Amino acid sequence: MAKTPAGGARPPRADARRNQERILAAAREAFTRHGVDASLNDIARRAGVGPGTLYRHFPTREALLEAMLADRYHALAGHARDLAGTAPPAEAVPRWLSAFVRDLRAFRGLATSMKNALYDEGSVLFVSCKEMQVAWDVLVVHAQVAGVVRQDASPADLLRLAAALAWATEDLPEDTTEADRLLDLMLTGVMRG
Amino acid sequence: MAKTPAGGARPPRADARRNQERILAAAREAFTRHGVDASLNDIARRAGVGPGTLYRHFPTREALLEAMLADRYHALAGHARDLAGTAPPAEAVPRWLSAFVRDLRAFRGLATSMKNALYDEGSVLFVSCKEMQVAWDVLVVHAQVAGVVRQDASPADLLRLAAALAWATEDLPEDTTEADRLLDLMLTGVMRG
DNA sequence: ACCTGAACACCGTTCAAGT
DNA sequence: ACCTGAACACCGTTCAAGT
Repeated sequence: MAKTPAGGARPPRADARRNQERILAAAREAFTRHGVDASLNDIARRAGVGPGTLYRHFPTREALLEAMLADRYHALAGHARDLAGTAPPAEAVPRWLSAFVRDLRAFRGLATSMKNALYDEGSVLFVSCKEMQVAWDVLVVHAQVAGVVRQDASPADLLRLAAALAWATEDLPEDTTEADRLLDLMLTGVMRG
Repeated sequence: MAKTPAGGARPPRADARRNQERILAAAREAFTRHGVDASLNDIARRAGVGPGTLYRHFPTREALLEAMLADRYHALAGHARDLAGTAPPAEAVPRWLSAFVRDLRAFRGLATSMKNALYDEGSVLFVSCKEMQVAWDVLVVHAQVAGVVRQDASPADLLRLAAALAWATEDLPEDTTEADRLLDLMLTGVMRG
């Protein structure tokens, strides 16, 4: 029994754990430099492992991405809950969306991965950011009840529009304010009258 | 002199002209089916030519795309001029943007090509849609003078936002109305008060 | 249990050789 | 003047062979 604990995964072998960490570090650097379409063979090479080892730990590119982003999504969920408790909805919604867009601009192509996830509930990435989605839903519904967000703009709509803004600005310098300017256009509306 | 007319290109050889047409037809089908990242080798194969012949006629993927889209951009330019003369700005702007988004949804990945073009004035695609951009500029400025479009929303902003909507909806069925719904959110604004 | 790395079927792109 | 197609350096992915 001590050797096969019911329902529990054995602790990973030391070399496996080390490889996993090295792969993640190499992937983070490659994605930052070349975007989420960076070569997986190259990542394995730089991590000092064979391609098979990378695939053993992360069966798909999306799984690799998810492992790198789980923390961020968890933090965004916390941020949404904080804002719900401390800021008026009219401020909370734009502020959270701005943070979400900023995070989606971390790697080129990340907005596209997020879009795919938002349209596919079975995807690893969708599941991974579910906590965030729930917290965001609450925040938006509050804002709708308060009358500051249109009823026909769903929380998912806003996530998709934010992803679209991240996509539109993903090749601009990291410190650009263009994303926030376009976000303002979108939230307050382009047309008058 | 008759054999080397000053400044004029000789009429293309018959086989060259035929190959060009076959390549364009194959590319149109491949882009429709697989998106703008479709395999160029495969397109050459289906057109019945060697890869070198494809590259001779279209040195880059963008050049191939441009040849397929030039007509469409010309038509969109005409559409913008028509609307400027016949419809009130408050209707003309949303109607043209809707048509632009529809065209950008013709192939998967086309919105991304357009985004790249809009940020690179030297690109083949940027030059190719210049007539369209000029006509659109006129339409938007009219709308701004009439007070129906914000002064701080430039014509280029609106093209980028429209491309972003096409990107956000590019994997949805061709006949979806989702793009128009999101366009309305963007134009009239998500937030109230 | 985990890792290695050769192997496979692709890809974009080039360029010598043909006609 | 134009075309061919082999060739090069990649890519993602798999899997037999090792330890």
